[in-house]
Amino acid sequence: MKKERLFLIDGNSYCYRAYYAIKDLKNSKGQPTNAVYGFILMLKKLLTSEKPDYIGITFDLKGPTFRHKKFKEYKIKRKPMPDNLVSQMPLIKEVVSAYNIPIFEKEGFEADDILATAARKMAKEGVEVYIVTGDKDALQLVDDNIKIYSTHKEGFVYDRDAVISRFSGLGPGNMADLMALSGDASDNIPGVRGIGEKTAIELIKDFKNIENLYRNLDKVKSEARRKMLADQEEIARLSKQLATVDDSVPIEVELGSMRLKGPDQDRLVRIFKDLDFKVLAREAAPEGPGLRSGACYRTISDKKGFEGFLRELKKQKEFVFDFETTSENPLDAVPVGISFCWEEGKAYYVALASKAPGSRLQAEGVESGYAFEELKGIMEDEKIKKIGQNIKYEKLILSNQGVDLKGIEFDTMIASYLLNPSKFNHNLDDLAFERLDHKMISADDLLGTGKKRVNMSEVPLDRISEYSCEDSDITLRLKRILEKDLFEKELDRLFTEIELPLIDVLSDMELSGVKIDVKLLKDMSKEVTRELEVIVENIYKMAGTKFNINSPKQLSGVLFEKLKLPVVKKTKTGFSTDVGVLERLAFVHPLPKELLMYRELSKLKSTYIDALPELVNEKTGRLHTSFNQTIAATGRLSSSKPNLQNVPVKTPRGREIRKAFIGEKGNLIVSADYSQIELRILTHLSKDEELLKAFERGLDVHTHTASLIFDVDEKDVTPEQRSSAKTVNFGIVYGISAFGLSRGLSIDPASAQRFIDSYFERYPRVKLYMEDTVEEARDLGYVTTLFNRRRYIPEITAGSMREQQQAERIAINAPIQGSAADLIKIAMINIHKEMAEKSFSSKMILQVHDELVFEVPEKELKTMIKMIKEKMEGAVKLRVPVEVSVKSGKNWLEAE
DNA sequence: CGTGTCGCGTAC
DNA sequence: GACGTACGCGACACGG
Repeated sequence: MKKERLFLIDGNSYCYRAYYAIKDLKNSKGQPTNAVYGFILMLKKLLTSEKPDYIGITFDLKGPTFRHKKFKEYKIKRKPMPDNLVSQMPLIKEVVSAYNIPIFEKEGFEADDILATAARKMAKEGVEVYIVTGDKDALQLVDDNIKIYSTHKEGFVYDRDAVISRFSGLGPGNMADLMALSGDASDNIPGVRGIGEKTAIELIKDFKNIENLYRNLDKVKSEARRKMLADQEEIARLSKQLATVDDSVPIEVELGSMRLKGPDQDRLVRIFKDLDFKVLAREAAPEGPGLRSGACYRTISDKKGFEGFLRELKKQKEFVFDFETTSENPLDAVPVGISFCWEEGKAYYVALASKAPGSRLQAEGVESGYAFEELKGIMEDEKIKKIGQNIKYEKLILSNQGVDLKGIEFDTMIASYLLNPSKFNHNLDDLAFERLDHKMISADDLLGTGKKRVNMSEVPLDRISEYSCEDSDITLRLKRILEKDLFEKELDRLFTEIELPLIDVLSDMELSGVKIDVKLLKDMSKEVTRELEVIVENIYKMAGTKFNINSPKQLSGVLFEKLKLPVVKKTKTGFSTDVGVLERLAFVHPLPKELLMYRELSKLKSTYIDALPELVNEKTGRLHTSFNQTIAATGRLSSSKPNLQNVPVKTPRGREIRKAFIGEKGNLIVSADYSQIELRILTHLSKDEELLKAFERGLDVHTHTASLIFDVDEKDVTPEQRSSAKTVNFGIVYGISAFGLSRGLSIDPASAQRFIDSYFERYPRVKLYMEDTVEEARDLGYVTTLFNRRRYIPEITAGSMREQQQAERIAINAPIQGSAADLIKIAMINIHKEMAEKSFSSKMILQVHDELVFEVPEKELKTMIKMIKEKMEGAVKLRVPVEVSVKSGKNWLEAE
């Protein structure tokens, strides 16, 4: 029978390795977690690949050992453990303990010696001992029952033969003498300077050990070598003492205690969550139904059952519902089923069916058209409150079925976002695990992944029912928790008065979409293709070779190696070839200019001209973006698929694309944008007299700033001065730094600093406001907007110097950008409401942070322009006037 | 062949 | 290493 195996881990060796293997990892509170993470990965790997029968870990405790005393005598300094590793040691031990692995440590004794003691004791008890370490000195312990499992060589096992072959014939018994001569940097053993491993091996082969060597020093042939040995005899003898492990540490080691048992799962999950190790936490959590056990989920798949269900549903004042559909894109989605929940642990799944030929729905279920007819009254009843996770999606699905969802009372995704807008995502899965310790059935399990992934309509009824009911059930449970949190953090008004009403606005905007002149874009594409062909040929000619111009790597090769142009800037992975670099290189070579033209045109082509027509919806013939309400950390919206918030405007060629954004026949495009909204908000927040004055008098704020910082009359401000002042004004809003401004203005940081100084001298309250905001962020850990939107910035106290500075800029920018977002959201809600009340045919179609775009029938133009301006300017009363300019035209370009 | 990261560029 | 916030393209490296 095979011997059972004991793995004894050199904890400190493991920690160091983990610490250096993984860079820059910290949790949301700013604690470094790289070593803990690496340690866990290594431990897990060992457990799964080796499946030990027994396991134990040793650690060094701080405090002097006999080696320390020796070191002190010889003034050999041991490098202290890095602070960022020291702080992680307790966490690592906590993890080990949660794994139910015994820790061996003893003050005054090193891990090496404890390992030696434990290994030899346990070997006698008849187990095969593996010492897991990267340290060489453990090799001396190798014998028939003790082996070294090297972390250095990724699991390589040193038995006696391996040692002998590695050290050209020397065995474990020679290791201390070997190290005494050749030294070992990682173990901090000095050795004899001038003697390396090769020489040391020779010497030990000849003389066996250093005691014998020194007795017979005259027999060493090389004179130089003899001298070195003689001069450093003391060091050599000390090194041997240091390299010899002590196997008589008075420590209790008992085999039984090391028998591997499973971890304490709950404790492990708690620790992992705390460290933000999401994947590890999920893995560690117990499998099984969790909250579903004891839950009662029912499937409704016939008319009779549905009627009974409806009678119950109609009695409810509020409920959660959730669609299962065939697509994530609501405009293409066919509803497959709906789950409902109004009592925790109890949910219903209504399977939808269709007998229509060509339908993707299964035959079993409630006829889809009939179901929506019956549900319409409930869904459109404002007094019956609806709860959901990303309920905008359900609203869009319903809208496709001719149902206008009303009475939205809660959205768990948005609630989670308001509670921490910096959080990476607000998925139901993650919320459930974080807030309820519950592992949801994963969509990947349900649908499969990759090529084998199937559609919701292909999932067996019992499985989709349980999956969907769980979603609704969990959503309801989360709602109860999140609403409490919102209230406690005074986010409830922002939630109910701004974010929830905005759902209706955004879903209408997404449904409307925007009409695109596809023909115009196709023609542009042909034209641009022709131009690009010419440019590409020119580039190849100038470069003297064909290459992939889109590849920064290949381009670097051409520019900096083939043509030997000067390197201006580096990136993490090589030489930068960005606009700034190419513009500078254009002075010394004609190729960069051609590259700039190539870049501009190919960007326009790939990102807009060719991409936009692809996304035009077949049914509506229009382009429907998604407005994401829970992405931007400041409270802004974002737009995706496609992103219509970054359509070019700055360059003439780019602007052309806006010509393709048109209205239906008889409709105009109206664009309304806030003038200097962020600077006005800064003025409002800071109450700076000079800025207040400038806005009250209706001055051009950039010109005014220029006159102040350049100390000239406003009428004498040159365009260059105004432009510089504009850059400074932008910089201020972004949380200015001399470095950043210097780049923006292409000047040196010292001159940029002088601009900043004179800016603050002229606008002293702005400076004060910034200082106060940063201080508040340090005190509270977060900053807020006009409407109490929060952004947490833990790095402002926990981060490194660089991170703290970054955090300060975030602290300054977030309230300004975020308040502007609050403001335009309010305007959107008010305009939307007015359009509904007055039955306008006009549609709000786009939002671009400080701009709203509408499609307006000609006959509504005048009233709409007036209304839009009023509502936008009047959204919030600030200490400064709010100005909006409204323009109209056949297309977005004309309306700019 | 799909997925994640990087460099880059577009907007406000 | 770079003044804030986003999204998305093409290239490329990586892991099956």
